[in-house]
Amino acid sequence: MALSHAILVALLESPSSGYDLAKRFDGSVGFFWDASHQQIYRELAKLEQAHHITVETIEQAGRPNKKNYFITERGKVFLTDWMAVPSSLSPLKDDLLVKLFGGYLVNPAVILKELRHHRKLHQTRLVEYQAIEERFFPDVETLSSTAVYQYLTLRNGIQFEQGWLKWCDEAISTLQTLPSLAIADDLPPSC
Amino acid sequence: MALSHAILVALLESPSSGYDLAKRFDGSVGFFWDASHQQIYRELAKLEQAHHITVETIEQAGRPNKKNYFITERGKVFLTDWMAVPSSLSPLKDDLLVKLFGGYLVNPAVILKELRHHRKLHQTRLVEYQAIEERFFPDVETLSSTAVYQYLTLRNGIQFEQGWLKWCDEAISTLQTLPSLAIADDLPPSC
DNA sequence: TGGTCCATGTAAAACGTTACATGATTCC
DNA sequence: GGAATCATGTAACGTTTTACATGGACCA
Repeated sequence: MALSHAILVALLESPSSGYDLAKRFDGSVGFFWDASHQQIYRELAKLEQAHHITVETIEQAGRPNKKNYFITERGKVFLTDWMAVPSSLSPLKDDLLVKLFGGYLVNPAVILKELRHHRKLHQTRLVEYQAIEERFFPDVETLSSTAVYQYLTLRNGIQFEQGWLKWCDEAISTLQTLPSLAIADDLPPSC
Repeated sequence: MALSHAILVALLESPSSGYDLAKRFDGSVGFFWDASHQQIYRELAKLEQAHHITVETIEQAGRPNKKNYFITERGKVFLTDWMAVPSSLSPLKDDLLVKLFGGYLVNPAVILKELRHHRKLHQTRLVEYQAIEERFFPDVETLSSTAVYQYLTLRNGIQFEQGWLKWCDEAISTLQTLPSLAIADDLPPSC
């Protein structure tokens, strides 16, 4: 249901081709909604049928023509209506937590390795977010009303990643103090 | 792919029927992996075919028989192998952030209402988590090695909800200081 | 007598993933 | 000369969601 909304919100920010959207879903919008190019093309076709978007074909020399999509008034109404309907909490699906929940099945070193790996991934993403913050939102006081909203989604990402880092540290140090680990931590990860 | 893993991890904790699993996926395991009863029944059939689980039918008087599922040695190996393969970050899909990203389309009061609503939902869940913490993990020093892992998943939930609350507060107070809100905040939510 | 709980499932539709396909251009 | 980028898509398959279906037990 909500891929359509994510696409419309992206087109609201700026008209794009399917190809451009796919790239934007790989950063920015993609930080809170993920979608592949195949999904995007399929959904664009549907949105056009529903008159939520229109196309403008851009002829290009030496490369495939571009279909540039725009949100219509009808699309905006559709979005506006949706925004007024309360959403429930988004369900989580997290592999790492499934692993952890049954972590006693394997040597603690296996789980520790995975935790350290995830800590690094979250750290990298946090740095990425902070770079965006510095580059695009250096002066919070003077943000346009459009920018405020996008800034707040970024702040959510930063908060989220900081929380992960904090938790990873807690989990790592807790697992390290497990008595069985005095030996196990030195074993190769496959054990 | 990973619904099977989530079910196996749940069965590892304790053998259950499909019905019981569905209930467990509504709390505990469900806090980090969500699944409906239809998915669970279908996946159980597959897992049985793959010999990752076995059934034991319990005859019951006056109510439908129960199929109690157990994880097999093979199922444990399957889980163990999976735990050693690094996972990537779980992709997010969050309606609220999509709404926020395009929030400038509607009156700020609409978004503020949604933020306050979400703040309440997160607050409720945090309280729920903290109740579990107090009841089942009162003494962190003396946890069994099984319990440590489940405690850490709970701690993740607590961390996560606290992060959301903090961010909601930040977002609400940022939106409240928008100049347009001096008037807009008093309008009915449908505006 | 009406609703919720127990306990299992089927069927169709929507959504998501993986693989395949094309073809020129630009970069190394 | 090979890889990546631009730009679009199709096809097959797998997963998830939504709705439907059954039927007794128990509670208010």
